[in-house]
Amino acid sequence: MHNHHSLKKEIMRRITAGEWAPGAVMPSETKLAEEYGCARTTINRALQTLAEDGLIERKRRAGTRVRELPVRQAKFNIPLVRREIEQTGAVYRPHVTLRKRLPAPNHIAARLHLPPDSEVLHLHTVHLSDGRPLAFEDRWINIEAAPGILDAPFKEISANEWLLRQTPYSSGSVSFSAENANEAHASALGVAKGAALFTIDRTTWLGERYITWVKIFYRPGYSLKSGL
Amino acid sequence: MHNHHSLKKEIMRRITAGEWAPGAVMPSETKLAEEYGCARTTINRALQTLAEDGLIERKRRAGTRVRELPVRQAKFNIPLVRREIEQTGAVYRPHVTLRKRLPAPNHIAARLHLPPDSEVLHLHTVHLSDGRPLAFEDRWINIEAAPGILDAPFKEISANEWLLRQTPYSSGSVSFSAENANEAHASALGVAKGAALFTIDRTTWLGERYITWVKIFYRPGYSLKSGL
DNA sequence: CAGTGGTCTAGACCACCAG
DNA sequence: TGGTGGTCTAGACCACTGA
Repeated sequence: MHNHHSLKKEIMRRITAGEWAPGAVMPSETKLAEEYGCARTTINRALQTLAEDGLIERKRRAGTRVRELPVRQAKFNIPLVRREIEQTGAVYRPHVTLRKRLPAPNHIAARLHLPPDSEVLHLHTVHLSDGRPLAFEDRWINIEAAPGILDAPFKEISANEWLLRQTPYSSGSVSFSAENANEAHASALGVAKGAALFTIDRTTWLGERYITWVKIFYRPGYSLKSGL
Repeated sequence: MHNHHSLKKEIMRRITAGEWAPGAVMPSETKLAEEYGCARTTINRALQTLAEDGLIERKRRAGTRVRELPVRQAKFNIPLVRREIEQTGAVYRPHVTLRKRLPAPNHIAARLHLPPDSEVLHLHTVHLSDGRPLAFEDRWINIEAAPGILDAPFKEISANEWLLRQTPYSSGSVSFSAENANEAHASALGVAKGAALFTIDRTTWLGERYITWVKIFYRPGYSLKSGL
């Protein structure tokens, strides 16, 4: 019982058992280390992960407190559509229905922080699972940030995956939402107009340079799961 | 430059700069420690957080590798509706439109792992932001797991918050989805039937005991944001 | 079986900040 | 200003597993 994983569990048990009231100060690292007969470093490690998990709050000098209302967090793996599909045992195929090089419309230039009329690549892709559409993707790519994209075939790998391979370690922002299918979505996905589609909206950049903005519309019934 | 935060950044820089190809083995902890002139422990800490972030993959004996396709993760704070609303400066009020104690229907008993016909509390709540509906909540509560719930007023705090205060340190599972508004949703939220609603579906338990299952339907236009 | 990462320890110094 | 958490160090042992 002297490794930080089991100590974490043990301390979590004491918290959930109500040993320290929400908002109350817990014993200091030094005291817990004495109590468990281990090094302070080990306690420190356990408490740090508990703090990351949102169960406790720590401040120098003020000590460690049990959070009044623990922060509820969920970690999601932002899905790579190909993987999602192949994990079900189905065959993945991307089907590009639009591929157009054009000067960026204003709303796209703004999103990608580009000067007006920079060239972008606009793509529509339907992601097929055993030939059946799972998701429709509307993507805008900053050509300057990914020049090779113009020659990519997208027969087996999608634009997303192509970009991921080119600039694997970019950062981004994500948001989830719901939208009614318009004509285009409906025909791409083979569903009725107005159907509720789960959407993932994502902007990606590397350093100062914006790479792509994409919105993915999932077939009705899709859900994204996570642990809490 | 000898603390694990800056070391993490520095190593991340080298990864994103392409110093080690995706899939390639990175130098061992010992070598990096020599190179940076610090203790192996410090390098270890930095690499462990990089592994948590999904940028690298580590195996004993096999060493540390740069991930081919980094895992894209997003951490979301599962919103407490009251906080969401109050953060916008609006006044929060929950409005309970249904509150019924009954034997659990089969699909609820199954979800909450209850013996058939256990008593549950069924609640419908509309979450109001300055009097305007933001979300509709359909909740089932295992009465045995939260007996005091029967007397709770829910005038100012919602059932969710009440439960959170009673059993703050429970765990759970979450999933996100989209649904078309049915009659009930539509009238509760004051939107057209068929509107696309973003939904959060959550099951909560403490140890072996299931506490509640809830589904929240957000007004059209709502989106849940996160960093990547 | 040898080298990797995982972890613990004891001691140390420091930054912070409530009393 | 003293006690808290944050971190580093050097050394140690262990678990795992690929060559």
